Amino acid sequence: MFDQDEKVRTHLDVQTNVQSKTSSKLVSLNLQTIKVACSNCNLRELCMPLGLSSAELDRIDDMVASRRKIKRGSTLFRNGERFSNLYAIRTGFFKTCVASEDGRDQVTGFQMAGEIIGLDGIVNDNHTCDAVALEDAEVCVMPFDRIEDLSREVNALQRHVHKIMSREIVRENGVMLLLGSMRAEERLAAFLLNLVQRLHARGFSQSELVLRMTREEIGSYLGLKLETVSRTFSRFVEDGIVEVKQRHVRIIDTDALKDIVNPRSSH
Amino acid sequence: MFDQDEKVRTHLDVQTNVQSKTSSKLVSLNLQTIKVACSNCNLRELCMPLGLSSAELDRIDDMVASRRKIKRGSTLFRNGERFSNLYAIRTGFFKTCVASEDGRDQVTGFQMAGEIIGLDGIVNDNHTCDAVALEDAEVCVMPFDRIEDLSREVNALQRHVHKIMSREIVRENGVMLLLGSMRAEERLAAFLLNLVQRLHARGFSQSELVLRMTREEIGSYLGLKLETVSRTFSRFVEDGIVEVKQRHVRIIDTDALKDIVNPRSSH
DNA sequence: CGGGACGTTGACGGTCGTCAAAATTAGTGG
DNA sequence: CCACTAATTTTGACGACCGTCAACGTCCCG
Repeated sequence: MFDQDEKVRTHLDVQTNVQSKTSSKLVSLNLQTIKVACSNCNLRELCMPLGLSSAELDRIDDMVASRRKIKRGSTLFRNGERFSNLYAIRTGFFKTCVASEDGRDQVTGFQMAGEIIGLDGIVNDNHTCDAVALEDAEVCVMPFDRIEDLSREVNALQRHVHKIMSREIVRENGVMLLLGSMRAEERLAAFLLNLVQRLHARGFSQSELVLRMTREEIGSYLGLKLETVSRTFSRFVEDGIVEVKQRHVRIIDTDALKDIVNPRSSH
Repeated sequence: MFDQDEKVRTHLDVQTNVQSKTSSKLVSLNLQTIKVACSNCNLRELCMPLGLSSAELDRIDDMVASRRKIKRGSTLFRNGERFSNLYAIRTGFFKTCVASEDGRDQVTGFQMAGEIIGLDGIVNDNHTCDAVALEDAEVCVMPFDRIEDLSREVNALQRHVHKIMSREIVRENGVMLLLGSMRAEERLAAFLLNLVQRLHARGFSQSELVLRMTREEIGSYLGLKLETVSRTFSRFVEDGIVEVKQRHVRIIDTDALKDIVNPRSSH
């Protein structure tokens, strides 16, 4: 199915490791447990404001209290746990999900390196969703008190915090549009385009990706059953839009995907 | 259908006017255009932090630059417009909606007195949704720059802004759960319970409400077609759970509604 | 090599969308 | 205040899309 499977695999394996670049670089520069420091983190442009003075950068470094490793399958935080930190994802991949009292649950998002999670906990000082690592991960732990203290003094940080929360609101608006008014094909196409776009912003391929989540998790996020996700993938393959080999996906025809999401633009 | 239709109507008409209490009170205290002031606004506990010193309260008053009246059917802001203010709803009722490029649109929320809208605009300095008044409304205009300035100095305000944004994120998580995993009856039941709960928090009935939006708008919010909304209402009426007369709704059996949303808690 | 998690595919049924028509209400202008 | 038109709502018939149930296939990891 893939022309050169090995090549794809290796390429994709590199993709998965934003961190392999990061941490190995750091380790080679210094030794072992390097001082936690945003100022020399190469994800900085993703999770921190731009254009800080070096004095401000020094202060920002204090924001990260520690790092924490999360093994695949375990949770960073859980619904009901006390909120005290936001987390910046250094490496790895997460899902967040909420549950109704009767057990149904809903994946509310997938998060990757450079993204911030934990914002749900601010309102009631309690987390209202679970954050589960879909692969071994590492996060920067940022006590929210410190963030608030610092953002009173560093305007750019204050603005940045506001933007991050607003971005999440806008993202969720988009998901609501998807869940409320799109059909299965449109949902999956939008999902793939969104994932690949975010990966591309992190330096990866525009056309190849490795799904870190199961069909069931994709389905939950998209409001579909796993069988429907699987079938829709198969249809895309039949139509020559993508190639799928388990969790490895290669997008053959990006425009076709865009047309599916947005029928009008088929000029 | 309603035992005493007139009584219901008058009661409900009172409901619609959070402002009739508010503004008439102010007008009777002073005259005409009273100085914009949160400190003596009776919605303060809804949109402002609690436990401010009187010095802080004075400063908070500066946050509201002006008020603005919006006629039913017209927009407070629109997708693409430049963002510069948040708005606190004083009176009236809004919907916010996003649109995909091919014209489909999705209601992302309904907002009532004391709630804040405009948060979507912060990320890109542009609004990404429309806010439409569903009845004649009045809002407090709060320039976001001022909010940021003030919240650097008034800790309680800073915290409050964060909580408001987080609350919106959590709310949208709930809507995603609804859209992703509930059936029509469950969605409508959850919708009614949510509305009546928010109205109750504003001093209105726990069992009666007037819908400010059309069936189509309800449907858009819930990811259903208007016919399905109408049919589901009819089924609730058949089952004796609610009484419906156009947009007037009386909830007869709250527990039944809760059971529909959350089947597990049946008994 | 074997077990378990994950993914695919088929057959069938239910929920909800679509189309259509009629009823009721709201809004407008005379 | 009434008449008239537009908008909204209700209801029915039918069909499509997706969920359910089931069986089988594949991959991963000990």
